[in-house]
Order: sequence, then structure tokens, then C-alpha cells
Amino acid sequence: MLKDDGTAIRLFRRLLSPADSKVRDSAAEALRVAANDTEWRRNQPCDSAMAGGRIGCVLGGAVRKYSLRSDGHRQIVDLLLMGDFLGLAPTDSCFSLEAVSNGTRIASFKRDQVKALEEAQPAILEMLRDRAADAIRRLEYHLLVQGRTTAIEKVGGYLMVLCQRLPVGKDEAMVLPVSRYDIADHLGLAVETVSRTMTTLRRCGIISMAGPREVIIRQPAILAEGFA
Amino acid sequence: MLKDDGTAIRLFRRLLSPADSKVRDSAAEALRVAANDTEWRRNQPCDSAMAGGRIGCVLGGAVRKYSLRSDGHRQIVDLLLMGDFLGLAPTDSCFSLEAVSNGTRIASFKRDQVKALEEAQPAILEMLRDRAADAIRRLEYHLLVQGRTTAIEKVGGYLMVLCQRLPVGKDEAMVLPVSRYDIADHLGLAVETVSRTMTTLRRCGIISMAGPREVIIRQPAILAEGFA
DNA sequence: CGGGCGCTTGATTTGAATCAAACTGGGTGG
DNA sequence: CCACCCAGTTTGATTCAAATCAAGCGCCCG
Repeated sequence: MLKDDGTAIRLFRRLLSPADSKVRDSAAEALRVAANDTEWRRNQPCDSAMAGGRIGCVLGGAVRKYSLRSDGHRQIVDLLLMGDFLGLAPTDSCFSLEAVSNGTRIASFKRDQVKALEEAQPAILEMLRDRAADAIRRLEYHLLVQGRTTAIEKVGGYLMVLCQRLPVGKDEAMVLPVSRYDIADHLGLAVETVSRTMTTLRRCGIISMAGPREVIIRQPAILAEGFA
Repeated sequence: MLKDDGTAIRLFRRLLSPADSKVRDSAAEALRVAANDTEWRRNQPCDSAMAGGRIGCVLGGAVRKYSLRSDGHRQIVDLLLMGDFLGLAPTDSCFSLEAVSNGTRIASFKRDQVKALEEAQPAILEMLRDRAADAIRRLEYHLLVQGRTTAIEKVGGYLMVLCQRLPVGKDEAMVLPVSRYDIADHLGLAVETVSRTMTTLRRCGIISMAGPREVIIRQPAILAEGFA
């Protein structure tokens, strides 16, 4: 059971689809009670939270899913933010999970627990289906970004996606949860290229930055260009 | 309802997980009856089969899911082969679907039909969940391939994946369902690079080819190298 | 206060894109 | 039936952008 600081319950409520408020409340409460709450430090491996085919939900912070190749190259395949689910496609032994930032919180559920919850509360089954669809869309869209030709388009597209996924207000600075290295390993670029590209974007006035981690997208139309 | 030529029923049976043979038969038959069978020609758009949030299953041939950018560049995000499901993550308005080869067959189901089937036959719900997990794994793995640095690694990895997904016997030639253009647009490379790379792989004795579409992987260990 | 990590910038190299052109095979129309 | 056409493929020459190699900087954390 996770301690009810309000954020988790509110998150679960938001993720559940039914219009009926009582159904949502009841499902959210059932999730809260069933959840195993864990907290992780920066760069700490958190595969263990998913051990035994468990399903997890990121409550705060961020998690990277990646594969380490024999040449030492790290390929990040997915970045999970608050509300994203882990372990929806089990038996991916070739991937590892790590918390990106300190205080990354994950609520996890045993597989049979999930089954029971789904049977008791069909809304939860619906929700998990929606989260799986989210994962597919997220991966497809990332392929679109990574498939672009120039580094400017890749990094620009990446920033746009991140900006839409993070809770960023209008004209408010987006605080990147990820390092330049993370961006590079997610896009298949060299760190230097990412850094250079962001400098270029800044100099062109397309973005502005207050410190390396704080970005404001000044001209979203230009970065979005070319995406259908 | 699709005409029972045997392949579809056999495919559905294979995709369903329950050990109980009768449950599988009954679920497979329910799917066959509910299905809307369509056949498509090479390069023919088949979005219409998925209209209205329908779900589809590739019975034969292949389907590409892609996005056309304003500069005319085509980015393929997924290649669907026999047994793969379409429309699991709806509202992807930015993607189009096309049959890759002549005689591509798709069985499609209305959304409310799917709902009814799932309720009547829990095995079908399980199956769809598994297919969604397949899609996630397929996309994640493709990101791994596309994230590699050199063209040789990308094309090599691509051929390996294709070889595992197609029904290819040991030491039997794999018949590529896709053109060089498709491979290029899926990997984010130029056609010429794909062609050159395959020539290089052939000259190194890593693959051999009987015509551009028939490939035998001679040294799978080398191509798999670096994948965890 | 020191160390190291994360970020940035510069110089050089390399590999893929691009431009250009020839070849192949299957399909069509005369 | 044959000539033609065209999409797909292959090869070559050149260009260009990103990787690599190298080094300095700022800052957070210990």
C-alpha cells in the first residue's frame, strides 16, 4: 500500500477513463491499496521493482529503459514519466531500467494482483489497455523523431515531445529530467552533437535556456515543422 | 465472416494462449465469424480497413505503417506481418497504412464487436493483450536496430529481425517482403546506402543472395553481434 | 577545497547523403 | 511476339554533416 499523499490518488483518477466519479474513486483506491511503493535514487537500477512480471507505474521522477551493447554503447529505447506504465510487455530481458532522477517513485503490482483488480474493477482493465496504447504511440512517435535526418530535427523533435509530456505551462521553462548524454543515447547521436545542436537552436532564437537543464521553446512552429 | 481456408483459423488458434483446446477452437471460430475479410494489392492504402477504430489482423502478406513528411520523406514506423494486429493504439491520425505485397489479407473487427468477443471469450482479451505486448516489443527492438551507428549494423540487424519473424527454414532463403526503399525508409537510411551495404555483406560472405529479394544469412552470429 | 561529472567548444576524420547514371526484369501495349 | 517502359536495384563520384579526438569550463557533491 502506498501512503496517500494525494498525488498518487489524483494520478490514478486521472488515468482512469470512466465518467462515473464513484467508479473512478473506487478503482483508484483499489490501486492505491494494492500498490507497492518504492523510491529510487539517480541512476539507480530499478529492474527489481518489475521482478516476476510485475507491472509498475511511475508516480514521480523518470525512468529510462535501455540496452547496453557489448561495445559499451547505451541505447535508450524509452523514457517513462509520471503516469507511464512499466512491464506491459514482459520478457524483455535485454533491457534494463534505471531511475533518471533522485526521488523517482514507482508503484508496482504483482501480476496476479493485477488480474484480480481487473476482474473486480473493469475500469482498471480499460486503463491498462489505454496505457499499453500510450506506450505504442510513444514508441512510434519516437521512431518518427529518431528517423529524421538532421541532428537539428531530431533534437528539436525530442524537445517538442518532452515539452508536451511534461507539465509545462505556457511560456514557462521546461526542466529537462534528462542529461545531454541521455538525449544522445535516446536519439542515437553523440553528446557533442546534442550540445552543439542545442547551442545552435539557442543562437537561432528557436529556444532559450536558463542553465543547461532549463529550456523554453520560443518558436514551437519551427520545431514541429514536418511532423504530420 | 471470412471464408475458412484453414490458414486464418490455424493462425487464430496459434495466437490464442489457453492450453484447453476446446476453448481455443471456440474462440478462434468466434473470431472467424466476426471478422471482415479484405484483400489488398501492392502499395494500396488500407487505412479504410481500420476506419472507425476497428482492429485488424494481418492474415497474409504485409502492411507498412508510415508517415509522410512535408518534404516528401517517408518514415516507416512499423512493418506488420502475418499474425500482427493493427489499430491497437487508435487515434494515430498521422500514420497511414499500405499493403506491401499483392494479396495482403486483413481480417478486421468493429470496436464494439471486439468488446463483445472479449466478454464472451476471455481468451480473446488475453490474446489482444499479448498482441499489444508484441507491438511494444517489436517497436522497442526496432529502436535498438535503428539506434545502431553504422549502416552495416542497421541493415544486418534488420535482416536478422526479419529472418526471425518470417517463416524461414534453416539454410533456406528468406524472401524479403519489402523493397530496398522500404528498408531504407524504415531504418532512416538512403536507398543507395542500403543497396551498397547489402552488397558489402554479400561480398564479406555474411549473407548470400539469389536475386535482390532472396537472402540467406550465412553468419548470423556476426549480424547478431552486439545485441543483448 | 578538491574531484569528477556534465556541458561546451574546437579541429579533424569518416561515413552516409546526394547527385548522376547504368542495368535488370517484369509488365504493357502495339 | 517483340519493343518499350518503368520501378527497383546497383555502382560511382562528390559533398557534407555527424562522429571522433581533444581540451577547457562550471558546478554540484563529497
